[in-house]
Amino acid sequence: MMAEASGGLGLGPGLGLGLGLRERTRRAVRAELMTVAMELFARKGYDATTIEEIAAAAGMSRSSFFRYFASKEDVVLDHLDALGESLAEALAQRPADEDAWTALRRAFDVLLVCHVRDPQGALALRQMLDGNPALRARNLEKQCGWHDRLIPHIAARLGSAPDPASADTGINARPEAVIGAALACLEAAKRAWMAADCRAPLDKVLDDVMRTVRPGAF
Amino acid sequence: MMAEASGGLGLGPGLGLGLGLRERTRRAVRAELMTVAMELFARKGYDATTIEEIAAAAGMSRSSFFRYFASKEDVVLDHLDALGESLAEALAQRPADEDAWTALRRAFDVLLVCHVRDPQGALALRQMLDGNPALRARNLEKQCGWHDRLIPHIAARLGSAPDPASADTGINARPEAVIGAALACLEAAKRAWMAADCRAPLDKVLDDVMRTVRPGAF
DNA sequence: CCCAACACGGCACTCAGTTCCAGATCAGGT
DNA sequence: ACCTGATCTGGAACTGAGTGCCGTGTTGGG
Repeated sequence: MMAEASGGLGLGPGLGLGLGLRERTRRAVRAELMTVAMELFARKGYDATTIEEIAAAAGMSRSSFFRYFASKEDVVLDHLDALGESLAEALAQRPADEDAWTALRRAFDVLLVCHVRDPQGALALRQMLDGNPALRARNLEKQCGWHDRLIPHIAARLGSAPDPASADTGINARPEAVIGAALACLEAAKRAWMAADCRAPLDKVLDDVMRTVRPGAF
Repeated sequence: MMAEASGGLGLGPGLGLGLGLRERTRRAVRAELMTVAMELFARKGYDATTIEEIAAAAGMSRSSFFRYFASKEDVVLDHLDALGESLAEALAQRPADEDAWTALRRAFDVLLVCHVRDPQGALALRQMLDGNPALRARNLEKQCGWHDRLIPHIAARLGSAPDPASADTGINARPEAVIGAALACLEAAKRAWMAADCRAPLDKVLDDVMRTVRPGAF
């Protein structure tokens, strides 16, 4: 029974590098679980798919599922953390003399490639997210997590602005606001792109939107 | 037992106007339920408070609770719908010649009064929201609901912009992006204000932030 | 080669949320 | 004053998410 659990996962040898075997298999199981779950979600819908079914389809018990994901939502949203990480990284590697707004726009390119590479998949994922209130909400929350990781980079680019309100309180909300505005542009572009069935190139829509909203201070 | 349920609510006569008695009591029960729940949440924490306890404290059964609120989260977040409504209303009543950004800033005043009137309460609510991931997520989602209700007003103010991307696809993401940016400013200001223990006047922080992020197009 | 660390299944539990039911209540018209 | 249908009520039974625990089997790595 145990042999079936690990054997059914079909994890090939030769993948993974410096990490111990234990960690490697762990990641492989996670990936397998995500794949299987996504298939079920696509076929039956998110709500109609139980964790029991996902676990069974992956050849493991319900208990074990929770050793890999803390919640059902995480199976869908986990990869967003990695996306946020790469976004922060992309932003960090923009030239130092670039203004904050342009740097953000260019960093967003990292996210756009997913939509360009697999528009149908991105669309399907998006529709699934929109279909479930809790899922949609958590998705938004994850994006706010991106927010926080970008703050230091943007704060550095904005310089120590002469903020009248911050002078006496230490408050500086500007970086957060700029990032939030940029993310709002990204979100608006994605929604519009989706509403139009991916007809227009997403990067062009984003370009237009961010040109319109670009803060006058830059 | 039944008499106890309705009698324990302490709803006095003379409140409510054109609505039928049925609807009046319904609203009173909802309000009572919210008050009682908030007290329990403040005392024991959101997660540690069960629906059973809330219902009992309000003199009714668990079943009846669900006739007034679809979920535990709604007890906390329900009032946000009303807030969004008043925000849209405030925006609609701004002078027609005012630019979109300024109109949004002024409309936000409707929301700020809550924080000015009861900073401690707003702070406590905020901290409770931040303490629970699901709650925080749903809160964000509600604010996105505001988003949609503001779109028509802002679209009108922006005018039929010559959007190169919209020419061939009908896409116009600009209003959404502008609203999103403004809401991001509001959020950033609130967070900064909270992080600083309400030391700086919130409206001043918001003024500064929205001046910084104000799109150059206006 | 061994053993501590880990993964596993299974069980029992709490709680949110849904769906039924039968009985009590009440507004409004006769 | 008395129906009557709509509405509200508590209660019971159910599903599914998420948690905690335990005994057992497996294996990576020293």
